Amino acid sequence: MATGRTHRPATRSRGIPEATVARLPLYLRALTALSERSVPTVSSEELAAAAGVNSAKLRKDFSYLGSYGTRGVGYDVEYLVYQISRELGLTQDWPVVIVGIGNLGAALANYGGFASRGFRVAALIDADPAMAGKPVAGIPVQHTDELEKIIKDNGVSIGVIATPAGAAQPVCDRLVAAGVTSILNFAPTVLSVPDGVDVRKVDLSIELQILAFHEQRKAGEETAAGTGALPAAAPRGTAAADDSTDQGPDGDVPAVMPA
Amino acid sequence: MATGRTHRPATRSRGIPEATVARLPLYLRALTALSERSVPTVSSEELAAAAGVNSAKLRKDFSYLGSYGTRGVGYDVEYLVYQISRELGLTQDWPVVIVGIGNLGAALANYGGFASRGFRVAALIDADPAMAGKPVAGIPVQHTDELEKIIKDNGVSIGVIATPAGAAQPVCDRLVAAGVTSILNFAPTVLSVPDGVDVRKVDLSIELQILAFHEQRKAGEETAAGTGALPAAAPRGTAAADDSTDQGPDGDVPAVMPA
DNA sequence: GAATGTGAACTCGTTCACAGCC
DNA sequence: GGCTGTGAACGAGTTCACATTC
Repeated sequence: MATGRTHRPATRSRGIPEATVARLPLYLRALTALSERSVPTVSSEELAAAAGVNSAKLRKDFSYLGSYGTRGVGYDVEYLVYQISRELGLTQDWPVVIVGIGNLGAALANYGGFASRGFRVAALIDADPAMAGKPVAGIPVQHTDELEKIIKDNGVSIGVIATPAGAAQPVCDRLVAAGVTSILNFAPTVLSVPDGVDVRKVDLSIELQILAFHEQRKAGEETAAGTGALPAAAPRGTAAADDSTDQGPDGDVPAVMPA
Repeated sequence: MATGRTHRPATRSRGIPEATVARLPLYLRALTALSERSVPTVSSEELAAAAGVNSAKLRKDFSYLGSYGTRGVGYDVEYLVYQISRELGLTQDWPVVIVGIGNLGAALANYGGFASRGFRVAALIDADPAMAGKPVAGIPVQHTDELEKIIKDNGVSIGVIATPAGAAQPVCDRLVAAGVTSILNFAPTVLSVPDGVDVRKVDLSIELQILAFHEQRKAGEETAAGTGALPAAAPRGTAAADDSTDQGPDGDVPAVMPA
């Protein structure tokens, strides 16, 4: 997905593959759980199972970070938690703003997984004046007018967009203009941003559509399947399928589009 | 010298690459927008721009579906909308249940992107008896006890899990036992499912962590941990942890523990 | 002339298998 | 003996570039 033109030689610094980066949070979560149970060490095999990947991949991933394991023994849980956290930048505190406090925005504001990992919801922003001042997840909602000031006062570099599709691009533009350089977009629309700004998107309906595709496949080889017709017919056979891409949680991230 | 685990004869001719499947919904959305504006045809170039991919990739993707374009002209919008919808299985009606009607579950229930694409929320299910009967998005919440009955009566094959992490696996097991074969998991946990069941996961905090990784990288690139010369992007907490060295923290691990 | 469709080259990611160390 | 770390083989996905068709 070429980030713009030939700007950066890409792999310049210590290039950790993007696929590996996307799995680090997964490992971190599994490790955190082990840490809470005071497990001192894990083998790649055990940790891989807990994270839902295979062990060769995990070892390869860790090898990009350095040699943090001990042969014959495994990995020290606490140490690895720290190393991965540091690599991901979670030893810092990241102030985040959420724009668009509808159902989804509120869900995000309440989501515990943020605070526990170095993210701090610095502000909630909504365009509806009626929302202003109302507390959501204990944080008073502020009006969009304040957006630029909030970003600057709090040194916010990460913004979350949970607005309706139509509002997303303008909001995005304002966030970027105010200094935000990373955006997590929940609105079902393609955002365009200048070079140097990262966008990740999460699209709820896309995920369902991908499931539907596979579900349809499973439902049997309905050859014709033509124009219309086909009454939804509860497909619940045990079509044990051949098409196993491994099992379980495929290491597939919901699409990235750095721009 | 067989490699050992040859499951199936390479790729079936019908096999559409997973990466392509993941982009079809993107194309579909762009096409739907064009369709609403009554645009009759698009070139791969235009459509690619609207979907946020490059045109070579788009053409390659479409080539897996068949030859639906016209050289020298482009693609017929309506026709392509139909073909992609059919390929994704969206010409059918997919009843879906959402389990866990907290903030997120409610957001999902209200999300318009589902209904508009062949997904119908057949039921909302929650473990809290106090929720039972309360309407969310116009649909009365039902108690978990009813889960199996609901799945069977409605022929549901796709389930959405929006419960807390601890409840996810048991709910998953029940869904699968009742006949669900595709699961969209929002709970921050790895689900294990039998062969033949697809799981996709959406993890909000993982996405943020990936952004943090890149954000940290940007900050280290510009200034060498200098005088906070960054635009507005200077995160809190002093950039002590630059990735220049990976010296062992020998004992004092700055635990980044969740609450 | 214009734009699709696609082999071929290339890049990225995964898996294998085993050397190296505890 | 057990487990990590990693080069090498393999496979998936992307990009190139051009023959092909309208």
